[in-house]
Amino acid sequence: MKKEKYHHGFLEKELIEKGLQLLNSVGLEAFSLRKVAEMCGVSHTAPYRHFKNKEELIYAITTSVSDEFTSLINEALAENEDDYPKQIMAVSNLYVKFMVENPEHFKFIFMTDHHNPIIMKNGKFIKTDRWIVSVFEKLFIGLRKNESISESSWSLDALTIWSLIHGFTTMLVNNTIKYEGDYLDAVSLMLEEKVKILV
Amino acid sequence: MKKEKYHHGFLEKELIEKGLQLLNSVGLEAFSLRKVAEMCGVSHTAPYRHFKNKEELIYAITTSVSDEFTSLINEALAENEDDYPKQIMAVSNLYVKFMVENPEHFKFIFMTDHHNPIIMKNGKFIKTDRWIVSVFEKLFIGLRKNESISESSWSLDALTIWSLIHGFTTMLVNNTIKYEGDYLDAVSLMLEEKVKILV
DNA sequence: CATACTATGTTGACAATGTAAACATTATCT
DNA sequence: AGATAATGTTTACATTGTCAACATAGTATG
Repeated sequence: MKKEKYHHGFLEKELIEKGLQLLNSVGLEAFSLRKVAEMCGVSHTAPYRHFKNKEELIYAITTSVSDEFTSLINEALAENEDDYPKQIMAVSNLYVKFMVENPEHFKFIFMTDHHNPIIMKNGKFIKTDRWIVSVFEKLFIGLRKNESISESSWSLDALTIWSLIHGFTTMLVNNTIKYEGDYLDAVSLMLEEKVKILV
Repeated sequence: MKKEKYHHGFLEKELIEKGLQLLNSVGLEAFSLRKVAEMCGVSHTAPYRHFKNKEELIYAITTSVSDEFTSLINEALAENEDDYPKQIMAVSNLYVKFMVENPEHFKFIFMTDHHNPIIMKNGKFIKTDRWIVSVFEKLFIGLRKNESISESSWSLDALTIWSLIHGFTTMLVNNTIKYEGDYLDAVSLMLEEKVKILV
């Protein structure tokens, strides 16, 4: 009742959608190109017309998820405009929460080897075209705007806060530690003094 | 010239050794049971006499690597006995260095989903039998011994420091950021104030 | 020592998977 | 309308994890 069209029409988009769906249900290890193809009702090699190989599809899914995350970050920033400490706290909370609630997304975003790392040189960040940079920049825009802080000083603070948040997130997602109670409380507590001093 | 014995003798140990070797050369994704078997000069199903499946072999390798890491930690602690701030710095440096220099080990130790997470409840750590706990305990033994600090307070500090170190490590290993220069300098800078205050 | 049992290896088979090549169908552009 | 590019399909193959059936060697028990 379905094979009405030889050409699918939106296969590329559907591969990404269904791919993400599959990921979330079976995990990265059991993810398979053929299954995604089946979910889209096409032959198992059809995806090769849109993606060079499995890795490329995964990369496309990563990008899609990253965009979603970026939107959320922007919202959080907008809701706390001009209150930099609040922004840092809000984005940090969002960072942890999003990844904990979407562990497969997390793996996509961070576990896969990435091409353009953020570069830190002589204590300062150097812009690259990587997606994460935009998140990072927004997160610490408050630090940068405080002109009483030198660039290499706020860069170090930024690195510290980000490392802290990222580490806590990673350990929660990978089940290295289990935090009983609201893990966002822990985030607040850990950041509190640092943020207070900073801005 | 090799097939002298039907029974290998040390197959279990050699599977772990050669497995680790393979890991380090081709990475976790391309790791295959059959290749490991071949490297040991046995048939492709021989490993099944020693490990239930691929995952079990990987787990065994993890354990082996973890032990190696633990030994190094113990050394670092011994070298700085009774100087708790120095211990924390030394172990932190070791933590980052070991993982950056052995990225595949890192993936084994932390990326694979783990069974017994460290549990943090009501601001305190609860002991489980997981390997990482012993590292963790040693790392923060100095904090615990300082009786002017309450348990939930040093627990939070411990969580903060560990998150920071782990996050920085993770980002370096996954190429999320690239630190030009000696990344251990960054570790020192980030921890400096925290450690100074603490102990 | 002979026999049975257990541990350890091997062969052969199978299904799932990624991917390439050859071919089919449809869209698009002149 | 006919050529060309885009998009799908079928077939084929190599790798892989895993199972079942069988082979061999060590060990224990009579």
